[in-house]
Amino acid sequence: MELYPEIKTPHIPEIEKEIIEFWEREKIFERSINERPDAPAFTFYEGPPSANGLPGIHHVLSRTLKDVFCRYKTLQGYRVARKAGWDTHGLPVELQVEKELGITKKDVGVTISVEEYNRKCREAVMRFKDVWDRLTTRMGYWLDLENPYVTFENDYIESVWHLLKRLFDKGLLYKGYTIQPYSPAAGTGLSSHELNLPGCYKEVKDTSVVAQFKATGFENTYFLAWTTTPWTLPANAALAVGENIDYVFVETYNPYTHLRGTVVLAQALLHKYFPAENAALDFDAFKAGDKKIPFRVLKTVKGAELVGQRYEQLLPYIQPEGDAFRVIAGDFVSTEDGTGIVHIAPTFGSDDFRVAAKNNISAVVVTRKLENPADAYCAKESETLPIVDKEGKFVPEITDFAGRYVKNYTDDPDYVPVDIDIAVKLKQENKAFKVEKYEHNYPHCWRTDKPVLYYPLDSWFVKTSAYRERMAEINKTINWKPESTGTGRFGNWLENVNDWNLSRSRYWGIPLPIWANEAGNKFKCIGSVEELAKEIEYAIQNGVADQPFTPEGLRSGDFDLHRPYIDGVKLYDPECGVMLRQPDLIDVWFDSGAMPFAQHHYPFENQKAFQESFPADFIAEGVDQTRGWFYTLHAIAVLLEDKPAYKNVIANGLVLDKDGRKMSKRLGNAVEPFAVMEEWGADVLRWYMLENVSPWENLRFNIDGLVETYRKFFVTLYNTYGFFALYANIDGFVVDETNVTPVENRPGMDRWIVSRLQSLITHVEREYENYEPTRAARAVQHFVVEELSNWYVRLNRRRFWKGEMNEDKKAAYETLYECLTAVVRLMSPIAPFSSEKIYRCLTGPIRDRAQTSKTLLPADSVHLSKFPRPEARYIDAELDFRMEKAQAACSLGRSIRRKHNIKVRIPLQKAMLVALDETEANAILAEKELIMSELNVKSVEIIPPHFLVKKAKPNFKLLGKKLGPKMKAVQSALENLSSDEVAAFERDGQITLALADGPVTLVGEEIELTTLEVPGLDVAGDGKTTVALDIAVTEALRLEGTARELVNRIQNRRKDLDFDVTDRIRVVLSENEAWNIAVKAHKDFIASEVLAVSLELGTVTEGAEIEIDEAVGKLYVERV
RNA sequence: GGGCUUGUAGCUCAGGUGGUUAGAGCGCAACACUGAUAAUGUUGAGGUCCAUGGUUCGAGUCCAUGCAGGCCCA
Repeated sequence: MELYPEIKTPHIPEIEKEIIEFWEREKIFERSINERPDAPAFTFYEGPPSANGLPGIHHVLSRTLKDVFCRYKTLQGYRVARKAGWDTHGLPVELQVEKELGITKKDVGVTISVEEYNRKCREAVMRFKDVWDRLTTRMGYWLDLENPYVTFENDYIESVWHLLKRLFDKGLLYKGYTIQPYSPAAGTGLSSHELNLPGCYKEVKDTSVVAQFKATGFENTYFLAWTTTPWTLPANAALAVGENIDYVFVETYNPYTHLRGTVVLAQALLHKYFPAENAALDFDAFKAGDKKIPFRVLKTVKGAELVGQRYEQLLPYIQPEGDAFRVIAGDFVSTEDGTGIVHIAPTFGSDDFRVAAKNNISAVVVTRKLENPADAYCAKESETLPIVDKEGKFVPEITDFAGRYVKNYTDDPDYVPVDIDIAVKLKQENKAFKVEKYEHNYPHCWRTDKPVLYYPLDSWFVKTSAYRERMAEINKTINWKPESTGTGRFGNWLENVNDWNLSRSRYWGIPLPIWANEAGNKFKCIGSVEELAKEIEYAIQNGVADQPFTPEGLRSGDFDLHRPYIDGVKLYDPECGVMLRQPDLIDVWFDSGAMPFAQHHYPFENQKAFQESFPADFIAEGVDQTRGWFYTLHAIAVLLEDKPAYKNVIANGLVLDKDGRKMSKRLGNAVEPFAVMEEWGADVLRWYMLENVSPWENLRFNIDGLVETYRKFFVTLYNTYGFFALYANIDGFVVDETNVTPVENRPGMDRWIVSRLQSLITHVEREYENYEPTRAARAVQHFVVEELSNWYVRLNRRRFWKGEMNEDKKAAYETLYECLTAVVRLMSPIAPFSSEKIYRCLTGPIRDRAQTSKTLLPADSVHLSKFPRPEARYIDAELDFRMEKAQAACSLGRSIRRKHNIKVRIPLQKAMLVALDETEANAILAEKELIMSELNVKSVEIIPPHFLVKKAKPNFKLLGKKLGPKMKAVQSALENLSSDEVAAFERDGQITLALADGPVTLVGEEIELTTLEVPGLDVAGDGKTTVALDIAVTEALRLEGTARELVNRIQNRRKDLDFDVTDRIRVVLSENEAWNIAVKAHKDFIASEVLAVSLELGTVTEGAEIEIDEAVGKLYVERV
């Protein structure tokens, strides 16, 4: 009867599919949560992916991590609910839709209605949901996919509104006009954490210009100011200098126009533009085209003296209304690069904006009548705009460059950088002093890959800066893995955090629930659908009709809170009359950061569920989320709840290709997760990714390494199970929990592996608790491969296959069974499929009984079982030491055999082991049998210590402090001691060394006696263990060796003929003087080894060729 | 330019609080083993522990500076 299914050379993907079916059929995941309503909760938050792109291999890494700790905590008895979620709003979706429709942002509301546009977005966003769900299922990531939270649903939006309203009521939402990163290609401002997304900063080459601004207070004199954005020069309104910086007036020629004049720049930067040797040149000898331009420093002044000087507008396209074109003081001015004079364009830089406002400098702007008042932030007729419009084009007033993009925003292949044309114009007009290419890092929009502009925008902000310290303080209570991400990357960022810009001027997202009066100075924030209904009711009562929603409709659930509907809602205020909605959407990062609240539709429903699940015990995402989701969760939680949002967090690293390069579609080095799982299995992938490097390090994904994991770990594990199954089936072994051999009554080998197992359980539990999955995986793998398989099973094979069932055999089965059932539970969080498979195979025969008697392993699934409890009383340090000693002895003994070329099949007379004391001697003798069989020797003897030659070494740790500089002299003195002197020390326990600078007395443990030799014997040692072998091969030993060779050949033949392990055979062997005597002498031995009923020497006509030490013959084997 | 991080064998990685001869697996080579065989054992080759300075009797380990890679920011 097959109690335990046999699994030959496991094809893991097939097994996994069978397990997935089993889980679904038996609802194992649901049961792991629902069957323990009273268990303590362990809360996990799923960071919502966006389903409008395909999942990659890096998603498998972070999702494996998430899964591991949820499964682990489940084994520890916790109730681990985990809700899936979808991030559905935002720019990626909008851009994808625009691309598919072949439109841009400015077409929305023109060629396509907002309604239609948003419907397309809603469709597009879940496009790959199926693929994501398939990945989740296939990789064994347990998550409640049936009831996910979805950020575009009304309930979710309502919860977000509630949070916004709470912020508003606390005075933490405000409207401001600032210079912000803005993406013309995407048509929206970007938050600072969006600029922190990977790959945003790129090395680019721009045209930089040192422009000449003609001073009005000096004769023929120009201020030099440097910029890497020449397109901002038409907006120049001021020049900034450092008050304490020294500036020089330099007479020279312009390199382009060759006109003579005086230029002003920082003294520290003089020689960047004027090589010192040119000071000697003759002014009169200069002619146009000369490479070397003469110069002469006329005077030096402090920056403070320049403040207040005026200059002519550089590019006078537009006249500002107020005062401009002055030299002002700026604290940010340095002499690191440029000229020490900074060009100020108030509309295109945040420093510029600030310093201009402070000095009452007017910006260069144009005024426009508003065509579409709905696009304004409040009802008004006109607005001022910078000289570049929101698409990134110069306004018509900049006549020479009107309509030209300041950067290549449209992927036009013929795009000519406007910067270059501006530079040319400046050169011609004697307004440029130097033009060159300049390479620098510049931020780019994360979706469009286009350079960002700094641009003036009206926006709503969350006043996160007010909570800087509190956020940093609360962050200290969070357990970060790795710690440095929490203290460094995240902690440093919190300490310098700026206000969070919430506004996005797009269409597909959560609308900002704020309404404003016409003057734009009174606001109302709506915090729920019911509140909205009431306000609409109130507005209608006051004559504000024409509403997109009716109060009844809102209360019955028939509505959509998105644009464009919400835009039409008009509220009423008794003092200011009609209020219109602020047209902004909110930053999508707020959506996901709100998920602890909004996933439960808190506070409108599930108040208890929220309370119980906040803050989360654990979250995990990629390190790129540090300033993304990790931050937004933290900010919202601290501002509103004064608590962390999560207690433990793993920030995992990147998945790179095998050469350490980033994976990308362009390089073609991306690894397709489904393909890997189809070929090798999800378990192998999961195990490989976690076992290889700690998750927070970057993983170099190498398929060879993954294959190694399969062969090394998984095949070994399945083989070990297979070995158990093979013999347990033959013997009909079923563990009987009422009659298990007590561990203390089992043989040493069993007690040893049980002892190792207890240490393993303790170790693995500790590592999981510390969120160190890599250490846990490595510990399990080492135990399975080295200790269980290569040592315990290999050495105990005979106990399983020899003879009838007896106490010893039973103990062996029980021991191996215990090890396997424990191992599968330890590894199940990481490798949920194979552990399940083996668990089910092992526990199948006892499950019914176990469930009735509620004893040993009743669970239907390894994931419903309990994490093993370590039994400290079975940990036996002495036994561990004994086995370590024996392993070392066997290893060393084999190296001696190898040195003398004596095969292990030939028995040797004796092995001799050095024992330093009685404990060691006992340890060796206890494993005598093992050493004898492993080394194939007839006896094991102890060499007493007095036979040894010892060497003395200082104990550096002890003596270092005591001796200090004398250390070296003592070391060499000890090395030169004669063996008699060492022996004397051993006897007396002390020794006095005569050193050059006086005698030194050393006692006891200050000297270590180590290296050992045994005079007259061939020994091998590793420093701790020393072994000698008697290498004389006598005739009798040689015959035994030959007999073993024959056993080997006959066994091979049996196998070739596909005989069953238990088949009895008849053997005939051709005569040969190389083995005739051996056969006669060891007939019984050979016959019993190969299960032969007869063994004869004779003539063999049909049979297999065999060869032993160059003697050839024939072998006939048949089944009886 | 700043923050964080990594640099140890051809490859992937270990190496608490400094202690002498720096380890493992894979790969490579040779030999062996064989009722677990897509295994296993033994041996070997393979290292200026990124560099330079410093602290120390002693540095892969601590400090400083630099170089190179990665991530995040200005």
